[in-house]
Amino acid sequence: MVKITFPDGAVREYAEGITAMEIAKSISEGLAKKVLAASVNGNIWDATRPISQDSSLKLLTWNEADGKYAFWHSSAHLMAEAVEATFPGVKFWVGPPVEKGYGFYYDIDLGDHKLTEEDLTKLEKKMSELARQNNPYIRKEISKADALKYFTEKGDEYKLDLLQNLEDGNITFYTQGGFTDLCRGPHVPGTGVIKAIKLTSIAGAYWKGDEKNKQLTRIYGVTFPTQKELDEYLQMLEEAKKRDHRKLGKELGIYTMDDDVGQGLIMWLPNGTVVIEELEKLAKETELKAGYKRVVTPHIAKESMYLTSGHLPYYADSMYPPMEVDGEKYYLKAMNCPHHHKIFAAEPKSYRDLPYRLAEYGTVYRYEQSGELFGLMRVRCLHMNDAHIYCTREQFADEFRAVNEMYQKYFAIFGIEKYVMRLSLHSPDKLGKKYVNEPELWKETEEMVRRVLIESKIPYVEVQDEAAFYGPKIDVQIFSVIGREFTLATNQVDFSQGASFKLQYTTPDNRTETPLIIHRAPLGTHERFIGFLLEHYAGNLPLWLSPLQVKVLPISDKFIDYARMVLDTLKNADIRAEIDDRPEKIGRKIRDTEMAKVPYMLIIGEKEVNEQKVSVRRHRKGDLGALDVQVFVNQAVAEIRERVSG
RNA sequence: GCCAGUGUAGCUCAGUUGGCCAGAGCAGCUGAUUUGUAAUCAGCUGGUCGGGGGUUCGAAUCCCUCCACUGGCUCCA
Repeated sequence: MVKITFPDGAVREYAEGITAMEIAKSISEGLAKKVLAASVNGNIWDATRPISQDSSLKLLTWNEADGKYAFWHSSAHLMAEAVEATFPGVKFWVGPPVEKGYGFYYDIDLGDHKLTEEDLTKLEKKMSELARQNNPYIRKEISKADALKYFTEKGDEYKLDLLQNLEDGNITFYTQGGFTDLCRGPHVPGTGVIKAIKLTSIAGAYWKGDEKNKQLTRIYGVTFPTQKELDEYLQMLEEAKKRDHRKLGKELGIYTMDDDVGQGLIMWLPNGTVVIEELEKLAKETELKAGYKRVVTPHIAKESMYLTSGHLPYYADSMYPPMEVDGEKYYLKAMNCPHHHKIFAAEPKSYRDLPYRLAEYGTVYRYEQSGELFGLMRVRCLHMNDAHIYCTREQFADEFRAVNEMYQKYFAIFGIEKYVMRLSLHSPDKLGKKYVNEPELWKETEEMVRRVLIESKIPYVEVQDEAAFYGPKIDVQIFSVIGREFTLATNQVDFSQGASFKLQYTTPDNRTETPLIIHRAPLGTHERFIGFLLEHYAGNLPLWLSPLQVKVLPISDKFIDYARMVLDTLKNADIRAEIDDRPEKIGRKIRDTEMAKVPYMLIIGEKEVNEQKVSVRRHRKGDLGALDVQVFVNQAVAEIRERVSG
């Protein structure tokens, strides 16, 4: 007998070799139908796998993330079965659930066959057919020799490659219907639970994620236990598209692009420019208070500077090719730091000048691969909320902490809550290649940064091999509405460029030292930040950021004179306001203004003129009643000044 | 850069077994309407069907090529 402990603490005894599925059935048939997998002593298992010792047990259904994981993992096998049945002789790499998000994929070598959209429809049908057969997923432990034999006979070199890294005695096969795969599982009990199937896209994916390798065909799909859930999922995708920054950016007149201008080159329209200027105002106010000095630097520089900075060997692929002028090569700048270092070096510095903080909304150009460009989030000309802080080792922790506090302050203003702080570390095996070869400095500065994060009690995750070439960094990761991850903001340590540029300051005991440098961009770039904000606010920008803040809506032209007076009052209070003097009905004017997402509407008719008031309507909230003009102006000005969010 | 898909008016989209001057709604313009919290009515304007080349008596529709965008891969603020 084995003792099974349930999540509620109850303990029951069962015959040795009982399965989670049998236990579920003993509780209720209804429950058993929902069980997808089981957590046995914290390990995720097949519900049909025998339990041979005392265990804690949690039954996993669609409601648990691990249940979904098994469901989609099994769906990938089902898709593979359909692919193999349809295109015999294909070879399989791996087919996991999508890491963050919904569904699964499988990377497949289809030989000469080019997969089309029609094939997807065919495969969906085949999958449904196989699912209806409700074939069990059968787990089998297999020796490495037998596994090698199986895939050698099948001629699947990808699976043989996988097997090489696996230890004998630790290898399992799963078979459902006519398809057998090397897999550690777990899987759902049978294909019958997969009721709703949608294959979503075809993509190329380099084998092992290395662009030097062959590109396999990746098929993405998503499945659900019911058609209703699939429909809801597709509906959700439609909703997400509505708040895509590319759609909103067009609708709200934020930015445009043009074939003649070039890929990834954003032109900010008047509305977008207002948002930019408000963000810069915020940055300038904040940085002034924090002791930064502002500078302006050119957009190009000679090759020699980027050789000094060390960017050219590490970063050349991401820079526009140089132009030749007077026999010299000039590069469009891809970063502002070298220019700032030159400003630091322009005059001798003493320890009394430190920390020396230089800020610039710098325009930089990056030659991103064409396939990587994405709306405002990934572009080739960007405007960075950049600054460089030159400080002593003793000052470093305080400076780094102050930058983190600046982030927190900004994020509070924008109501940004969903993000991941990532401590990005180097990878020791890439020293001298991707990272400057200073093992000791890496160790020291990574520890410094980690300590600041711990002391500040900021939750974070550590990630290897994501550092800048000159030092570790903290990245703020956010997700676009379609689920793509981006670094919104960054705070970087640089222990390398100070020496490269021979930057020095005089110490109190009259020696010379090289400063540490902090690169920071808490508001990231205008492009990515505004792209993010549009999605974050679903286009409903807070009053202070709104290109048009107030629209005055006279009910008929009898009241236009008074409405124009109100408009002047608003403008004199530095409120961005317009009047809708078209001969339209008020319902129409309100509708148009609501759709333009203008925060406030002031409606003016006979009553308002007589009482010298305005009727206030708030976007998405409706009628707020009548107010004295001056009272409204005072409220609006306060809302703008305090940068009230939402 | 690679794999796949898409590209028709300012916007959203019809039009593909190749065939009369390429359509609709919204927007815009003109006129009428003078209006109380999400669409007043009528008329009109507007398109090298992404660019170029080819097949054909005839191409938005078929083929080639280039460009851009979209979904991924690689890469990154």
